[in-house]
Amino acid sequence: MFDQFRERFPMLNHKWDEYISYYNRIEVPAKTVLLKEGDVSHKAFFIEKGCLRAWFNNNEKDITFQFAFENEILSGAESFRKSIPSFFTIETIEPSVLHWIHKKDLDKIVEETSQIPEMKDNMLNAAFDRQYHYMKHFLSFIRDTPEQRYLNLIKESPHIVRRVPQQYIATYLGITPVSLSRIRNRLTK
Amino acid sequence: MFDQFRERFPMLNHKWDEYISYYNRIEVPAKTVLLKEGDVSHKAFFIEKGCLRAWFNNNEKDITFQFAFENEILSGAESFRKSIPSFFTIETIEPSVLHWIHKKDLDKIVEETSQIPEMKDNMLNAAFDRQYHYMKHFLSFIRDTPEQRYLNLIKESPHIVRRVPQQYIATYLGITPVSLSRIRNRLTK
DNA sequence: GTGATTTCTTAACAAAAGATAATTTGCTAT
DNA sequence: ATAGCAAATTATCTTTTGTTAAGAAATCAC
Repeated sequence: MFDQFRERFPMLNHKWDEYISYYNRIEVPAKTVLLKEGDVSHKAFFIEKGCLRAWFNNNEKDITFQFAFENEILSGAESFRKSIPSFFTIETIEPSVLHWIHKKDLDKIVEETSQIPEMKDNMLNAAFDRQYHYMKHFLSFIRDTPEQRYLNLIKESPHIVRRVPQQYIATYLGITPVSLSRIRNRLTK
Repeated sequence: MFDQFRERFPMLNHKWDEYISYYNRIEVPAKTVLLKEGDVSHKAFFIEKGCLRAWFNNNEKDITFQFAFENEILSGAESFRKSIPSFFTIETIEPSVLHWIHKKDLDKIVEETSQIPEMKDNMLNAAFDRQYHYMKHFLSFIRDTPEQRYLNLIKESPHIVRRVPQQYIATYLGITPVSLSRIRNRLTK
């Protein structure tokens, strides 16, 4: 875990063991709620094994807008960053092995490591990349039909199509599960 | 211009005059192309007066995905940051007064001011905020019907509805101009 | 102001999506 | 293995959008 960071920032090597000790390993079954809509997010989750989804309630139906898999980190985003209520829920899709860290510990690490300018550059680049990712994702909604979006997803993120139940994929694509089923039916012909 | 920066970072006061001298004031008519799809973006534009749109070609039709108004800055984004070809065009909607700066000059300013940690924090926060903005915008595409998106736009960004021609707003909402006209018609009843 | 051009609206039809409900398939726990 | 439950498919009907084309309204240039 965190090997890529050790390599990139060897000057912090003596500190990494301390930092890693802040993380708590947990094993949870599928459909476990890790953050509830309306609560303040205090934890960030690193996924060792399994997958998660972020969703929010809209007219009594849930809409999934993000998935996360192995080696990815998921938190309450704005809720985690600013300690405000989260507008979405985080839940496991598969039984998962996670490592969570408390915000106050992560803040301490960020505080200490920010002495190193490369660390901030690193965060800045990550922020830009995420921004670009959202932009591209958003553009596909303007540009493509639901059918094209589904075909894109198969091509660009086959792991999502493989591992995530269809109903979640449907709302992720901005359509109903019934409509996605029809699209799939059309495509086989 | 840049008064908010002067106030926030007074320690750079003696440098601001130099920095501002890098900016070039231009007045351009409506429908002026400032960056062409496929070209590398070397300039960032600060808008003193007027408004711009960013659009890309999709099946012989143009799709607008961003607007910018007074006191906002617009550049080729990834194209500007990484010196790669831009996938979109930047064009004036109204006759505009702009101040552009060359990337190499801006890089120099960023380089110098990054000695100040607050400056980087500032950029990091701005990046997070922009990311959040894209996310919210993207979520409205998953969550809302085109009609609701239009109503949202009237409520959240009335200046866009007021100043931007309808055909651009239509593609910004992910629908055809004909469909937006029908929605407007429906709403008056 | 007037003619020309662009933008917006309206109409007609085809294609696709939403809603609801019934049926089938697949998974889980015992 | 099978009963029970959740997920996916299919069917029917309504609503909305896309497409194309024609007409009305607004804007621009001279």
